[in-house]
Amino acid sequence: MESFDERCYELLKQVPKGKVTTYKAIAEALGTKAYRAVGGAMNRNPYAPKVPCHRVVNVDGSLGGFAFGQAEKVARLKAEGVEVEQGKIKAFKERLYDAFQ
DNA sequence: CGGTTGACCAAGT
DNA sequence: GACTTGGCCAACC
Repeated sequence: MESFDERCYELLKQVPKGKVTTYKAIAEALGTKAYRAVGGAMNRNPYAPKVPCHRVVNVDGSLGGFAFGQAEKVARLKAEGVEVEQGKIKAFKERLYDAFQ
């Protein structure tokens, strides 16, 4: 039985490059409402390069937090082609991915 | 095992 | 538009 955290990572790995998802989407995909627990899993994320934690944002398209600082999060997103402005994802709805299997 | 904390969310002020 | 409040639930001490 995988822990709650590991299931978050598995879902996150399904998010294609250039797209983003939300803490809520992940929690709901796991059948729970522990939005904050999802963020906690990312914060303690032991799979730093493997799991694309930077592709997870708030439900309104704002960046949310990041263990290495928001600036780093923006840089990584931009490196994947995701444009960010004023702490929010541009064309958020178009880049949003929540079709988890 | 109880209380605190948190990379959240929604609604109210 | 910014700030406060209440609620949710897993991890941590």
